[in-house]
Amino acid sequence: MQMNLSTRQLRAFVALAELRNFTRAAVACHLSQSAFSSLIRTLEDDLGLRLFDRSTRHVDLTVEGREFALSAQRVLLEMDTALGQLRERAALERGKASLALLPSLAAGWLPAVLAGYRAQHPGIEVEVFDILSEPCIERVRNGQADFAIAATRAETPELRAEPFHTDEFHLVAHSGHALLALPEVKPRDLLPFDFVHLSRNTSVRQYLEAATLPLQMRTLLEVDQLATVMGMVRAGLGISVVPALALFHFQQTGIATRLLKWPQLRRAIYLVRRRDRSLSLAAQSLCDWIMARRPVASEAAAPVAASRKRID
Amino acid sequence: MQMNLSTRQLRAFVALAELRNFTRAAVACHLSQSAFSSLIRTLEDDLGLRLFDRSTRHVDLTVEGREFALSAQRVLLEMDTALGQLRERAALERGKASLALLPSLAAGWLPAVLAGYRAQHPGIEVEVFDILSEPCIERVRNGQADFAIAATRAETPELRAEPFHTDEFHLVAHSGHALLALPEVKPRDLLPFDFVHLSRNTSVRQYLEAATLPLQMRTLLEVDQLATVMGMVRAGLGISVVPALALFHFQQTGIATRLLKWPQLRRAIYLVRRRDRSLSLAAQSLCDWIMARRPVASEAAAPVAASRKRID
DNA sequence: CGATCTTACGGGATTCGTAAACATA
DNA sequence: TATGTTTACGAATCCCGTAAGATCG
Repeated sequence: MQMNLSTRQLRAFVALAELRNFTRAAVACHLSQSAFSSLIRTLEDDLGLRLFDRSTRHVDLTVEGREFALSAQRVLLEMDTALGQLRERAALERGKASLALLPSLAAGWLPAVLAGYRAQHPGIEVEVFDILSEPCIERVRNGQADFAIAATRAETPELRAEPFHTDEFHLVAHSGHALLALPEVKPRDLLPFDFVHLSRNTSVRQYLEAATLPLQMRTLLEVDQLATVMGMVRAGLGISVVPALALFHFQQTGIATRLLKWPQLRRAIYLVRRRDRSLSLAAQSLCDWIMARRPVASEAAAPVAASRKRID
Repeated sequence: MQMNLSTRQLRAFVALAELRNFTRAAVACHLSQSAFSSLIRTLEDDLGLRLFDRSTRHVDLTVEGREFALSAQRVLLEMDTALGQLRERAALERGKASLALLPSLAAGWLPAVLAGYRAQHPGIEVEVFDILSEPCIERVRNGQADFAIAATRAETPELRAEPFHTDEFHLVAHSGHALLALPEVKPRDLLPFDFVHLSRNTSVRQYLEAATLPLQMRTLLEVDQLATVMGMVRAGLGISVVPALALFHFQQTGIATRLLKWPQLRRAIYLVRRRDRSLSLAAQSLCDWIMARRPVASEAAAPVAASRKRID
């Protein structure tokens, strides 16, 4: 049973079965006629029976050869299908990639990047989880996502993290707010004003509290979505501090922004993936594409503004 | 797409996919570990992508490898099935053979021969056409029967005939009939008695008429079946002349038989098959079996008597 | 350091193509 | 005799196993 049949043998057999002529079948297989002949001979010897009745004038399948031809064609078809699918994946014409990333990245930076990627690889299905850092990491850990872009440096035996971006923070306030007139804004300058916070499980909130400790800000309210923060700020109810990647929410008339040059207030963002398994070709290509187009620190605001045009 | 994949490569791949260990998979494939390694490497190179993530401690399928594993297993299963079926046919454990032969042979000689064949090859399906010579030949010509045993020497560009048997004829009459007392029975001795003929399209009738020309026998009646002839003869209505192969019909009390040693009255029987196509392995084995057990002229009556016990 | 995969390399088997021999209509 | 298959044989290639090298836990 441990027989070494090659697809070339099967193809030669099928070709001869169809053409019923050694010379023409040999040409079809890009072989000399004699090599083709011994190929068939070897196949028959391996199988232990004759597949063709042949004279110098006539070649035809035996009864057993006729049965084998059906199987051989089926096997070759299946093989070609499998190879075709594999080739499509290798050529990035088909596949699936899933990434988990922060909502601000998903809404502000990702769309333009993903649009370019999809234009180049329309056959690759992309799945996006736009969720907070912790769930992002969890999706990678349990295999739901191929990789994540999150604010957690998840270096574990399972996970590998590499720097993706460093995000600076901006003050956002209603136009004409008193803070905007100061030559420089420092942490304690924020204390007198009502502040719109994001919830405590966001990385933004955590970075902000770490940077202002031990000062206590005046909390107007605490919300989950940056869009809500924007609404509050635009209405003049309070001020807030948001990372550059989220600035696109605030580029509206009536809102002013100002970069905060606090050395301790910089959000590190990482690309996180599993250590033990390689990415699928599709996921790897998406990862490469994304890494090549990650936001540059000095131009953080610019691509955000560019992408804003797309999502409005 | 013209890629030369061998089943050994596929088997090695599947083995490694299951065992996730080069060393053990190499053993399972009866290869050295290094040969196995380069086999996998070659397969990956041929396909143009990596099938396994491997370190010195851990081997696992890539996403693409996982997809290919499913296809490979399916292909191997199909291949094994095909090879298994072919091997069954080569081992004569399965197959089909069909033969057309004269009713007298089918009823008298064939059963014991076929019983032995079936005992040895229970998986081979045998189809029997028990019909007259002309239809026998026709069945071979149109492919319904693999070969025929008939009284026609069918030597055409399409058909090949080889001698199978020479059949002698016997007088059959009611016990105590006057003819049985003669020292020798000659053609003209039959003329005074009522004669039970077989129909004109039987070879028996044709041989008999050729041997008695230009004499005209006294026809009592003309029937199609030898069993009917027997009934008539046993009832004393008439006499008849039948070939040795049909004598088993007449081995009954009340009927006597006598060999007619007329030189011109010998029926030649041929095995007829197509020239252009070889027999299937099953048909060839049945043909060989049958040729090895064909009735011997001098003992014509003996196997008939023996087989008669089986069919009564 | 030990287990495991990869690379290097020589020998043997396989396969190829050219050319001659062979077979059939 | 013409067409087409098989056989003979030297050359190139492929494949295997031994042994040394590299790598990860």
